[in-house]
Amino acid sequence: MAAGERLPLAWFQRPTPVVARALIGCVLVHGDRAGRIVETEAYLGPEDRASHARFGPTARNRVMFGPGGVTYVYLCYGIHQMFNIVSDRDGQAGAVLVRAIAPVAGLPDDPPADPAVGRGPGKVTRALGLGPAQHGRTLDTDALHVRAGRPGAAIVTTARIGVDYAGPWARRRLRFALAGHPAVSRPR
DNA sequence: GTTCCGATGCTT
DNA sequence: AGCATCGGAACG
Repeated sequence: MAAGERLPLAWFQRPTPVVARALIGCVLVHGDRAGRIVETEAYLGPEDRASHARFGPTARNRVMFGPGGVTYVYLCYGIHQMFNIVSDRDGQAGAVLVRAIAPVAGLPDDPPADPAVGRGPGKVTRALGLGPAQHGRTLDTDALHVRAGRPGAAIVTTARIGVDYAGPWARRRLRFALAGHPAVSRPR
């Protein structure tokens, strides 16, 4: 898949950790705003004690159990919108949280882009204008889609952030980030 | 540098 | 009650 091409829905319908890693370097486009994805986390099915899918399908997480390529947006801590991309095949729950983006276009301060604008999942949605209206939509429209990045970038994997309650699952290396990128949030 | 905490509202 | 957060204040 050449850099810049729009990813087809089938691209997302692969195992969640594969999708989470492959999304690093890709560009998320929402209307006239866009950001290069530099940090993601994979959330798996009911077996993953850190995943919203751990309680089975509910009103909130229902789309996680459907086919990949659909958005999953929810409110966290009463304040922040979280933007996820559903992954894996229909019936196999999974989603990828977009935790950080590097500004590409249309962000609040254009060229001398401040990396902090897209650092952290709550900042991602603020920067791109993503919210409840974008929940449950397929990522195959002009208004909302993902474009392929260049393969071969150096990617680091770590434990996921903020899921210490999840026992052994908290230690799984399901967070992916562009090595050393200034927009990547927090630790190593 | 660290740790703590309030804001704020939906989910289980 | 418990969060897949953030920014600011307080403290070493």
